[in-house]
Amino acid sequence: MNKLLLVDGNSILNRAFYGLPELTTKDGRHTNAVLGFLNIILKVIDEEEATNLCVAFDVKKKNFRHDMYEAYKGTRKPMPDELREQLPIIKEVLKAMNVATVEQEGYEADDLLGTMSRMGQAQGYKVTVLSGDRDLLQLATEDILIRIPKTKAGKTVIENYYADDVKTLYGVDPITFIDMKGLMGDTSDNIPGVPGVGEKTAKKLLVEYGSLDGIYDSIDGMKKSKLKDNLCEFKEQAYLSKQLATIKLDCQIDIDLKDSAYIDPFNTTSFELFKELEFKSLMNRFDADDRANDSMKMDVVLVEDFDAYNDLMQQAQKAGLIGFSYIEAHGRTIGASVCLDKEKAYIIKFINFISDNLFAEGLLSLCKAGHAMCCLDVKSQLPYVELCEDYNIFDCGIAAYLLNPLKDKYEYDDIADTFLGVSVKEKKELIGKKPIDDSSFDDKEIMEYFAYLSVVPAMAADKIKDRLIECKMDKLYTDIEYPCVFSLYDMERNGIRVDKAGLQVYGDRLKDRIAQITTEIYELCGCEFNINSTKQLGEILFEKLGLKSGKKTKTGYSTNVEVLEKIAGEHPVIPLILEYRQLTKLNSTYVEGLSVFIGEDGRIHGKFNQTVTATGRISSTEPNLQNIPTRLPLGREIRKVFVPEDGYTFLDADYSQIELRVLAHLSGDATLIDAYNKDSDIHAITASEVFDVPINEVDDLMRRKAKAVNFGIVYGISSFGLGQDLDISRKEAEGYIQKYFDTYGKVKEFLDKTVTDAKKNGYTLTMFNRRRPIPELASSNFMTKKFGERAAMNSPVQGTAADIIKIAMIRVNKELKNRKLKSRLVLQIHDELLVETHLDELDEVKEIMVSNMMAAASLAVNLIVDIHSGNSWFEAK
DNA sequence: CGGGTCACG
DNA sequence: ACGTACGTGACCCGG
Repeated sequence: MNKLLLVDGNSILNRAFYGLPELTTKDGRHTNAVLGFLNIILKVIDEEEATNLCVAFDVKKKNFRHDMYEAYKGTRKPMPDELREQLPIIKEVLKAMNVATVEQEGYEADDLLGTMSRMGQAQGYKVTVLSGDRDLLQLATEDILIRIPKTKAGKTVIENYYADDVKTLYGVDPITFIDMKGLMGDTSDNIPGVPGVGEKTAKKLLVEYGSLDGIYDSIDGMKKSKLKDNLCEFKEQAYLSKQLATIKLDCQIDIDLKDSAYIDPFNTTSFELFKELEFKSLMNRFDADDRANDSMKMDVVLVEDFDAYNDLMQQAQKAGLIGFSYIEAHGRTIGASVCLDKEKAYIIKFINFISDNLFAEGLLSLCKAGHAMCCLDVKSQLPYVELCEDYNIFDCGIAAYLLNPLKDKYEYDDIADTFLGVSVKEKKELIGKKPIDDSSFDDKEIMEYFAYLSVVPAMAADKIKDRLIECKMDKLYTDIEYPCVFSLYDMERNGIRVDKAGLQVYGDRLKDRIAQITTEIYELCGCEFNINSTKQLGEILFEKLGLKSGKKTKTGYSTNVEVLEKIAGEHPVIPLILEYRQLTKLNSTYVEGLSVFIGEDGRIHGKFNQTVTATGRISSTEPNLQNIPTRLPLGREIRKVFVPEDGYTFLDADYSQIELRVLAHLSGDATLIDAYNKDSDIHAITASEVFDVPINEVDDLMRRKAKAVNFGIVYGISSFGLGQDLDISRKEAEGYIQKYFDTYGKVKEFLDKTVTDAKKNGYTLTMFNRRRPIPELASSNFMTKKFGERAAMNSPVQGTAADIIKIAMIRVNKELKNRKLKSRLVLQIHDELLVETHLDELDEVKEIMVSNMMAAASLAVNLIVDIHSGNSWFEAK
């Protein structure tokens, strides 16, 4: 039996649009609705094994039927531009996929679907209708299935309705469902219905009287009530509403269902279109042959004998740009990939005569000769070959990050896609679960992967360089980002010493207390449960113990500190829960979490990532060494186990309020600049201005508030956010902000201009021309756009501060190395550098740190550095 | 694997 | 009408 799937085009497209986050092609066309649409219908086609498919669209505006009721039209929200522009795209996509579509002047999609569903059934099809609109439920019969996709906990589930299911859910059969809508109305569809009648009343009436006619036949016998009055008064409106809600089943449609056969949707035309629309996830639906035609034609040569290797290295000397990458297996190298010219890759297999050392020497001599080289992630190559920042090596990954810091990765397939416009198979697809070892050189797919490692950077490097120059980021790349690679590598290699035994003792202390309070919590709550489970905790606190919940969160009660602190006095268990939270956090994240990273050398060698943040900051992982506790005394104790090696001490230097100083510079606000140059307490000065009192009369509370305002400004202030932070009314917060901007007028001008420029350009810039694209600014969603505005205000400030500390870090590290000092850089925490300093070098290193940090940038205000020494990180901070 | 929570700047 | 401060990462729970 042939199966016909009828799709409500506008409604599914609409659902997909609001269900998926913003998605655009490289040239800025929105595609989220189209992609979501395809995902939904393909899922259903697969499930239904549909043989026939037809998508119905409204012509231009929706609801011709509703135009009959002039008084109620026109309140429908206009379609956002981001969705409107996707209508022609989905139609083009469907055409390319040979999918039948129907739209007809004078009819809504609903009417076309209704009519076709009956046509289909009459012609012997098994009919399914797919729509996001519950109105369509009236089309359900014993044989015709209505399917409605729903988002449940982030996942799309599809609800199925035959006539019986409609009856089960709504208590009325599909035909009566129309009467129900006539009574209830539907504001989103401009159907008025009868005032005062909602779902429950409508259902009750229809169960009792069977239909709208039935109700009015019996109306005289009803006892007097407001409901009866309304029914009488709005009788005409009820019938009109029913008429509006009725989907037509007898439209004159010029379609032959035979033309709806679903045949060959994944063809060369749709392939090209999907490629253009960047629908990567759908590409695997096309034949491997199609994709092969599109993939990069590579020539892969295995080099495994000495003569071939020598030939290669000879040729390399005459080559233009050389792309290279080591091939590693379990932390050691088993070979290398080299590209000297376009799509030709040489895969070197390291064997006795061709050792990794020999290759490293070869690479180094090419570098030393000033040869142009490139690769994807220079830092990952450094364990195997001693490259240095003086060589002419271009890091495509770092550069691609500068051009768009919002991507989640910068691997060869992403680079190929962005800069070469070709899609190449990603690592996972080529390798899967196969291990990388000596036998990999015999595996065609793994060899393809090896080849991309050098071919993609070699082919993309010049294009990426050109883009950097176009965007005026070449200097940022050369002076900051590229040298930064080597500083981060040094830090990773240096690592930081951790007193493992000390950490254990601290952990035991925590665990004792945790065990103690766990018992107490169980006793106070009268039962045992998992305190870590917010779900269980919420039920115990707010249901069993009946405490006031601050509701919140989509999954249940919120139990965060803010909520708990508000009710801390209400029940003795609350303070214990807060303490439990604090202790278990310290134990699991810091004691247990850190100890697994302590290496055989007694040090933690964390990773410092350069291509993660949107603003240009460094991120730290495995473990995160940038969020070691400091704010609370107990947590801060952990810093006592971060210790220097014998004969060394720590020097910790941090910038004083670098972000506010950057703001003073960028805005050029004379009042703020003067305040800083007077070298006084900026929060007190702000308080004095905002609260209009002499500086010596500023009290602690005023200072605290002013400090919050200063922070708020840097974060892209909102009165709500500030109010939240200070626990004051939105109105009061508004007043502070107003006063702040009255005082520092240029700051307001700067923030406004930043947002305006960002809206115009699509990105913000730091002092060193680092870009941060903010696509949210183009959103039609209010919240999303507001978020974009705050991000726009924050990015130049946070970003410029990030640039400055990078410069300082590079210079300090370089100076330590140039002077051949034993002291070494071990951590960077956004505005802070930690150097493990040899006791003999203390004064010299202190001078190096302070002078380089202060001189890293020349601003309208001084950069102030606080520096301390100590025999642990705890002491030095 | 996403959401909630919490550690840092 | 919308429902928040900016930037990160790790751990835990529960589907």
